[in-house]
Amino acid sequence: MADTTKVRAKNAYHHGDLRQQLLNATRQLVEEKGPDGFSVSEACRRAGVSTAAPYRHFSDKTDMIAALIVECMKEMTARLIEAGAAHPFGTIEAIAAGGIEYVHFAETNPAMFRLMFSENYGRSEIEEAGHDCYNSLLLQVASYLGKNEVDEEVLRESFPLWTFVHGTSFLWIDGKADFAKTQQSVEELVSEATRRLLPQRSQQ
Amino acid sequence: MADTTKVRAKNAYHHGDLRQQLLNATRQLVEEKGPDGFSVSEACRRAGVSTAAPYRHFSDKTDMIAALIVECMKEMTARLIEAGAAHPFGTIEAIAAGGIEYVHFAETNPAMFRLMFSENYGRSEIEEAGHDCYNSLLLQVASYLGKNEVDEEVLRESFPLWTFVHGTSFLWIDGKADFAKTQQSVEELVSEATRRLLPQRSQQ
DNA sequence: TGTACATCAGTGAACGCGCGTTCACTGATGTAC
DNA sequence: TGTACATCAGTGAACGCGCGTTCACTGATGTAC
Repeated sequence: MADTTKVRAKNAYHHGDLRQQLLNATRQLVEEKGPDGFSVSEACRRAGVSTAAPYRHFSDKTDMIAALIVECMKEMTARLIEAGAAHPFGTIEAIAAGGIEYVHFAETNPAMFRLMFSENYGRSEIEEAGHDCYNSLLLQVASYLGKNEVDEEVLRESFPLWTFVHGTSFLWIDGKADFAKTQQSVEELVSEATRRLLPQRSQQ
Repeated sequence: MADTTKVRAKNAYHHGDLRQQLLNATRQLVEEKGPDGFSVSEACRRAGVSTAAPYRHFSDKTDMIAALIVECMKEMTARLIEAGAAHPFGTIEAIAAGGIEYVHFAETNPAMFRLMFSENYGRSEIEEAGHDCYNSLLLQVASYLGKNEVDEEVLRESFPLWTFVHGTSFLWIDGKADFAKTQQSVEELVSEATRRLLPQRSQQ
């Protein structure tokens, strides 16, 4: 009994997890109210904490969003790598699977996806997280092209693939796919485009 | 003299152009401060008018942005058609030229471009303007495929092209092209992708 | 093990700010006779 | 052409609101002796 009370008190006061809880609340808020529907005050209300509390963990509002963006970027990277890993490394299937997962992430977190690509506030952490993410594609494409390093050709062949799934993501979450009356699924669309965009490989 | 004063007075009071001036001010504001940096108050300040004035022309803030989005959509459509018209109708060159112009529009009006594709507030006018725009591509692709109507195949072959230039636009205005270290120009990127994405045509 | 004290992570009240919108108003314009 | 009047398109003051941030504070925790 005494113990339980102690733990509760601990949780309520120095719960040590407020930073993460604020990020969670913010993320929830963003998804509910759109990329700009977020406010520090509302996030505090959701986390059950005074509006001054976040300033123990973040220097200001921008710092809070930036931290959230980095978190999502890392989550996305992990998902892309995992999706690609379901197929032999460096195959069209692996590359397409990453692209499909990219669109799925956007579908699942539309407002966060927009936020991630709206501004990076000049934050190097966000840029780094972005590079890590893109790198998962570059390595697959390098392997597909039979190279063991990322050279100019790898960069040139990879960018259109990114561009394509990025555009698909935005149009998809905008509801423009219905708009365009395409009957295809994301899977078909991305697989087919990946096949067409990549140069033929002489020998499988 | 008396005349000049009269004209000035007329301009200052019932100038009959306030609606357009407010849209211009808003557009300027959006480009300066980002898709959400816009406020009715600031637009009024720029147009040299009281904050109550807009309510003679728009029912509310949303109505104002929606009108602006429609205006930009139409401008974009005109530009795409014009760009395509520099080449024989229904050729890869015409299609690519439209795509390149799409990216150029985004480059020139990055914040408006984001706004145009962020939400349509359930406005049918915006959706219609969007359809008109997309239609300029559909007609070119139909012609490329040797058809005189927009059927399922035309839709299927067009959507990836839109997707691609849409993604290119976003990555470009995000500065992600430098990020991806591609040396290619928009022109090269879009032309090459258009060629790869479209099915080969048996006979020119 | 017990005590003193520094530090840490919250509270809650307050602030100034710019916003969207409303209101009663007023002066200019267009129209009917 | 002149006059009376309805309408139109503005003004400017005011409102309530939620926001981001600061402040002095307080209670819980960890540590040294």
